[in-house]
Order: sequence, then C-alpha cells, then structure tokens
Amino acid sequence: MEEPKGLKVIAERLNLSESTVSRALNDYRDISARTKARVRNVAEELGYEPNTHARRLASGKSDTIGYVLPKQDGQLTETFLGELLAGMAKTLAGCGWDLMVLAPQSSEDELAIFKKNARARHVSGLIISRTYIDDPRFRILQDLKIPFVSHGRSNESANSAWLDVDNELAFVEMTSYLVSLGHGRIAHIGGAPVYNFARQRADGWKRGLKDSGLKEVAGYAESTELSFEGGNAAMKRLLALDELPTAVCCVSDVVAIGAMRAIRDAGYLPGREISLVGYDGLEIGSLLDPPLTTMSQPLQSAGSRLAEMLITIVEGKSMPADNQELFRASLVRRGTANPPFEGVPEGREKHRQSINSNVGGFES
Amino acid sequence: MEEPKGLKVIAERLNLSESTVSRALNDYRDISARTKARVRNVAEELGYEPNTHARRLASGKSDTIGYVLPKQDGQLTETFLGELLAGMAKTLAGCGWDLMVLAPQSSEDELAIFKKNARARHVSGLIISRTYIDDPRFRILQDLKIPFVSHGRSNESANSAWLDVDNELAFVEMTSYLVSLGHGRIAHIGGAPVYNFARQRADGWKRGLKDSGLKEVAGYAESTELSFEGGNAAMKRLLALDELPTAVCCVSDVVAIGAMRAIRDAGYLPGREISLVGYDGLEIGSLLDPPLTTMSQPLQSAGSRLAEMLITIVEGKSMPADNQELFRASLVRRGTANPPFEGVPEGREKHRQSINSNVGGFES
DNA sequence: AGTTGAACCGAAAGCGTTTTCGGTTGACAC
DNA sequence: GTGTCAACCGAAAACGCTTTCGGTTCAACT
Repeated sequence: MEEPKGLKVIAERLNLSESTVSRALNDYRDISARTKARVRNVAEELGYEPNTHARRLASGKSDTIGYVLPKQDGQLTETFLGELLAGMAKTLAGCGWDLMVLAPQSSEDELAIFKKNARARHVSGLIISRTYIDDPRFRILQDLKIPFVSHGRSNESANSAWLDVDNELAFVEMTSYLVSLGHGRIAHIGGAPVYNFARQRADGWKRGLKDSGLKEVAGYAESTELSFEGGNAAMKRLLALDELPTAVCCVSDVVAIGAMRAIRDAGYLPGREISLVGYDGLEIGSLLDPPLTTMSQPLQSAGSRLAEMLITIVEGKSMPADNQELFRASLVRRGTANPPFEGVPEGREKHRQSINSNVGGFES
Repeated sequence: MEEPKGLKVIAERLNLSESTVSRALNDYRDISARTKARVRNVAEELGYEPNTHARRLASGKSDTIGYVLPKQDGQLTETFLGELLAGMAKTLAGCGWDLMVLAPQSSEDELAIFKKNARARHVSGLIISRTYIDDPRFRILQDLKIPFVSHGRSNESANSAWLDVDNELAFVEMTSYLVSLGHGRIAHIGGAPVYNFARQRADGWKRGLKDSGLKEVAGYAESTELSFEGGNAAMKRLLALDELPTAVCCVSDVVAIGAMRAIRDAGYLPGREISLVGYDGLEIGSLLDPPLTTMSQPLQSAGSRLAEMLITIVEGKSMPADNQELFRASLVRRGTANPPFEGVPEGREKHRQSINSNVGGFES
C-alpha cells in the first residue's frame, strides 16, 4: 500500500541508478537513446511526477515568478487582472513555471516582501505594475538583485526590463482624431500625476494639441483619481468653465464613464455637445448610451509577453535593458466622439427646448 | 564575500547545533526561552530567511494553495478576480502561505493539472470556482485526495467544503422586492443552466413568484450567456412577447446592462416601462443612466474566508463537510426598479408622444 | 543515597532531486 | 597488444532544512 515513490522505484525497476534515471528524464546527452526511452516508458507507466520542492532545492532554481498586485485604490484595477494573469499563467505553464501572486498591503509591506524574497530566493523574478514617475522600486529591486520586469515605464526604468503601451502616442492619436472631427477646444481629464502612465497620456494630449496648432486653454488640464467619482467630479469642474470644451480626452474608460454622467447631469448629451474619448477598451463601454469611443490596449498578449521576458532574463539569456517593448493602443470608434455640435450649446433648458422644437436634434 | 548561509552560520555563531537553532526558530517547547531569544536575535541581525524549498522538502508540506482560474468565456469574470485574489492573498500571507494561480485551457488540461498536483503534492490545496450543477471536479478531487474548497455549490458538494452566496434567497428577495413595488409580470434572464448559481437564481425567482401567488408566464424564463450581448439578445426576445413583463430579474449586472440596452433600443426607459434588477453589485452600475438596482455580493471577505477554510482543512483541523458557509447578498436600491408604469406601455412612437405631450412622463 | 523526571540540547537520519567526478566498457587506430 | 577516445552509467556529495531519538544535567522526591 505504502509504496515508496520517486526516482527510486523507477530506478529499481530498471536496474539503473537514480542518477541515471534523473539524467534520462532531463534529457542529458550522456544517456543512450535506448535507456532514455526505457526510463520514460516506466515513468509514464508509473505516473511519475518529480517532487517540485526537492528539484528546486537541488537545482537552486525556483521556476516561479511573482506578480505583485497593485495596491488597491478601488474596484477599477480588476478589469485588468483577469486577462493579464491568464496571459501570464498560460505562457508560464507552457515552460513549467509557476505564477504566484503577492498582495502587499502598503509600501513598507511591499519592501518587506521584496527583501524576504531576495534572501529566500523563493521566486526567481517579479512582475510589477502601476509604475510611478519616480518609482523607488526599480532601485530597490536592482539593489536586491531580483530580476524583474515592469508593466509600465518610469523615470528609473532606463536600464531595466519593461513592457508598456505607447501612452503618449495613443493620446496624440486620440487628440488628433478629435481635431480631425473639427474640434478646437479639447480638454483632458488625467490621473494622479504620480503615475507614469498618467503623465505620458497628459503629454500625448499636449503634443496632440501642439501638432495641430492648438493652444492649451487654462483650466482644460484636469486631473483626478481613477474612478467613476473622480471622472464625474473633474468633468463638473470643466463644465463650470466659462468656455466649455467641445471634446474631452479621458485617462481611462472608467473616468470617461464618470464624466459622461456629469455631462448628462448638466443637461448635455455626451458625444453631441461634448465629445469624449476613453482609454482601455473595456467591453462595457460598448453597451453604454451612447457607446464610449475609446483606445483599446492589449492585455492577454501583454501578460504573456511579460512572462516570456522575465523568463529569459532569469535564465540569463538576455539582459534586462534589452527587454523593453512598446505596444500600441488602437482607436475603437463608437458613439461618443462626433463633430462639434452646431446648435445652441447651452445648459439644460436650452437643450430641452431644442428637442421639443425639433431643432438641431439628431435623434435617430 | 561568499559567506555560507542558512542555519549553519547562526548555529556556529552561537555554538549551538543546527537542529537547536531550527527548533528555536520554530518555537519548539524543548528549547529554553533564553536560547530562543539568543537565536532570534542573531537571526534578525543576520537577516536570516529560511529557504522555502528546503523547508518544504523536509517538512513535506507545501504551504501553498492554488486558485484555479475559471475558463475564460469573455471579459466578464475579471471583475471578480481582483478582489477575490486580494482577499485570499492577504489572509494567506498572514499565515505565511503562498497563493498560486492556475489557468487551465480546457477541461482535459484542468484534469491534467489536478493529477499532476496530486502526485507532486506541489500545492497542498485548491480553490475552484464557477461550479456546475453536475460538476465532475468534485469527485475527481476527492478521489485524488486533494483538499479543496469551491466557491459555489454543486450537486456533488454535499461532502466537501464550499463557500457560496445564497443565490436562491437573493433572487427570492429580488422578486418580492419587485412585487412589493407593485409588479405582477416579472420575467427572468438567467445564465446557462449548467452553472449551479444560474439554477439557484432561477429557482429563487420561481420561488419568489410562488410566494407572492404569481404564476409563471410562458416565455418569461429566459436564459442566455453571461455577457452584454447575451443580456441584450435575451431581452429582445422578451420584448417580442405579446404580453410584456413589467420587471425583469437578471442573473448578473453585465446581463442586466445588456438588457437595458435592448429596452432602450425598443423605445422604453429602463426603470420606467420595464423595471430591472441585476446581481453582483458592480460599481459601474451606479454610473449608468438610470443607475442599476442590484444585489451586491461580498468578494474580498469571500476570498479571505475561502483561504481560511482551506488552510484548516489542509492542516487537518477540520473536516471538509464542516466547512460550508452561505453568505448573503444585499439589495442595493438605485434607479432601475420602480413601481410599474401607469402610462401607455407601448412601443417607441407612443413613448415619444407621451413625452412631447407631457403625459405620464416623470422626468425630473 | 538512589531514583525519577523534567528541562535542554546534539547527532544523525532523512526529504527527493541534481550534478560532479570517475569508472567501466567496447571500438578503433597504431 | 597497447593506447586512446567516445559513449554510458554509478557512487556519492550536495541542497538547507525538519524531526526523531537519545543523552546530559540538575533539582526534587523517596
């Protein structure tokens, strides 16, 4: 009943030594093809599965990478996670690696986790996300000599591995798309300026304006937290301006949806009096009324690629700095970006009136 | 430079044996308090961190649990994941355990993963989700003697550990809430009937009707896939019925949002001509127009509890069957459930008319 | 004075692999 | 025949920890 397991049994069955069996299974070249075949057959037959811990202890490798969950600011990050994790787990599993998730509660906690892993060599590499413009983690991880790749760049990322979306380009495109529709007063609702992606997106917007010869209007550069409420509040501030923008670039779909709410509450129709473009490509945006125009970014493939990069780095097959990849976001045209409204762009009452009198409405 | 590390150094520093040091750190009771203190000091000073793999090999425990990602049908599962994983990772980290995520590509793949883990004892327990009414995984895992707890029940779950929301009760409440608002023709858009939660929710709806003395109307029990499109399509079918429902219970928020779209496209206003309640409590629902009334289910705490349960089972401190917990969903009243519309409940033209003539409208 | 029994600690045997280092063959050339 | 070189395989030492099993010591009880 209590059979001994492991290399031992299969070695005894074949009158071979454990070491030979081990090397046969690991495809060493100093084992004859015939022996390898015999070993593999028996292993198969016995349903042999090597003990991970023993293997890792002996080899000194851990074949595990850790994904550091972003600290939680709300519910929004979740949209990301599923696809990203799935992407990572898939490719990792393909190589026999494991994916572990780490959930630091605070920055100190995060640091503690890093240090601990640095000593115990428990995971052989980390993937971090939600990078800041000045992100101390890059230095720390480098000092601790923990291989890592970041999902997103930073001021500190010049010599490390990263995968990012060209946020700036995405927002240049977003802005010029709006310009091409005829907009001249284009505002921006950005994220907290500590996040690197938030800065990049804001920069893209600015460059887009500049490329089109437009001036930045005072008060058109809003910034807020990455939530529905944040978008809502920021849009309200924009709506209080003397000269309303005719279009708004939003740092994320979630923020854009919050902004839509504010626009509607002010008596306007998103996509008519005020156009709107989001970012992320969330499926939910397509079900809104009107459906949200947005820039869609790749996620599954990003997760997969992040894992691949980290593996090659851990295995010493490439240098961190040689693993820097820029993905591209793509415009998804839906309903919230249209040519500027030619009617009377005033408040609620005017709006109501214009519908009732059938002037300038474009209901279909 | 190349200092030897591990128990050894700290043992030498104190003129103790490695075994004493080990037991001191693990708080064995046959080590004097004084010695323990000395050992801990030096360990602290040296920044000692035990080698996980060695420890696990020697102790035969893996202190790791695996979360099996649901097979991907679309984008929707993701909303769950973030909070759930965070909840798990937190409590696990508190006990020094690790969380590993597994992403099976298919049912066969899933089985292979189970088998592999059963032999290698790589993870000491699993958490599965998205349970089916008849879910073969329960038998399989029991046969393989892998400790597990499921997020959701099944016909097979009588003797195993699970954590679930009382879906049936939630839908009973949802239904009677609608009844209390005055609704008499209440339809249901459910999920694919292979999922256990889908059946439970449908059952709850039926019981709710029955409790209120209402009859099930033919064609009022729709079922569809768990996506925006699914909800949209199902609602269209309901809208094609001779006698329209005045309210609809939806299996999820995502489905409800799809249904809202269909309602609006048909010229009605969700929450006026046709009331609507979703399930999940997604934050996004509150930003819709009108905001989606829904039943909210706990997630962080569920993740946390799932982890706790699994740990006690793995450690043999409790039997699987003693770990069955039913959480409760709570109604979040927002804008899509209102008393039945008293006006002319016909199609688009009538609706438009009623606004223009200011009859029966309740715009605020 | 002898016995008992806590209270502490060390020696050593694992845990199941990997990996280094030799050792044994047989073929093939000289 | 002697030497050489592949080609194969076994012995044994790690890897860094846990855990069993005794062995001291010393106070306390007969």
